[in-house]
Amino acid sequence: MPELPEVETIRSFIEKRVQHKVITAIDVSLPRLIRNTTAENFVSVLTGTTIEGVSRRGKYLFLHCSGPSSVLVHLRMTGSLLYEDQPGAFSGRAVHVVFSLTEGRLLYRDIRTLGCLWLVPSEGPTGIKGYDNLGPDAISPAFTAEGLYRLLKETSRPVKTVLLDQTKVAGIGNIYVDEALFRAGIRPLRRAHRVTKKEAAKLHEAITDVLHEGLEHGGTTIRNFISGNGKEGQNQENLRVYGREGTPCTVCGTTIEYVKLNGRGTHYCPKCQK
DNA sequence: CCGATCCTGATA
DNA sequence: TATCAGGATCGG
Repeated sequence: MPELPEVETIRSFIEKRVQHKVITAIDVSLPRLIRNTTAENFVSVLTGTTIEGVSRRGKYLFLHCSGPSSVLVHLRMTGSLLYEDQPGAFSGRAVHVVFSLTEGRLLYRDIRTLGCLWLVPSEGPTGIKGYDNLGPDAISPAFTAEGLYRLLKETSRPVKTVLLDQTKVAGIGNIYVDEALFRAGIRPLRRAHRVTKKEAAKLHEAITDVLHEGLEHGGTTIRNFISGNGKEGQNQENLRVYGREGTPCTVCGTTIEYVKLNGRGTHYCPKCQK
């Protein structure tokens, strides 16, 4: 579910509230979510450490703990991290891991339970392939128009497929990719190496814009996304193609089309996008 | 490259 | 009852 803007919305909310607090206890009610060690080991290694900060790369969150081990989290489709002052504010369904802090609690909630938590070294490579192999973060200075043009040039895969490849650029997901391609006037199925340098520059700007707009509006809530405080995002009001199949394009009035690409729903305007 | 897979829940 | 869903990985 969450893409870069949703994950960053969660990160900034929870970091302020969990930073410098000690983990006094951890309750894991769904052990299979801990992917690379036992729940017992996860709990014993982390209990008593202090959360020094929360960082994000792509769609991953990293809880930096004071000991040699820290926590890596991927929310996948329906995961969320929530902070509550009072026990019970979010208790109930779909809360699978609870970090009790010196003050308040950090909850991992996940309806479809596709998300994962890993116990990783606090410094250096994590050993988690998906994380260690991430491309430049899509809102960092490391992601440039020139870099985008170069990585599009090297493949004939559809441009949308490349943008969703987290090893090429990290953080873009199915909603924002369709929105960015619409703004850049490029069809999702266009072969990547057919994108011109000028179009790549426009696409880079479109990606930057849609992600920052998503952030400014607290993320996009279509179904399940809630931030660290349980609030929904507002960016769904700004979507121009995602979920709008069968309705008129806001620019030209042509009916928005829907196709499947790599199993993902794909939305575009057949007139505005070439 | 495509589809199946991990899951639950909402909607058609 | 079937299909679809913000993701990522795996095997054929």
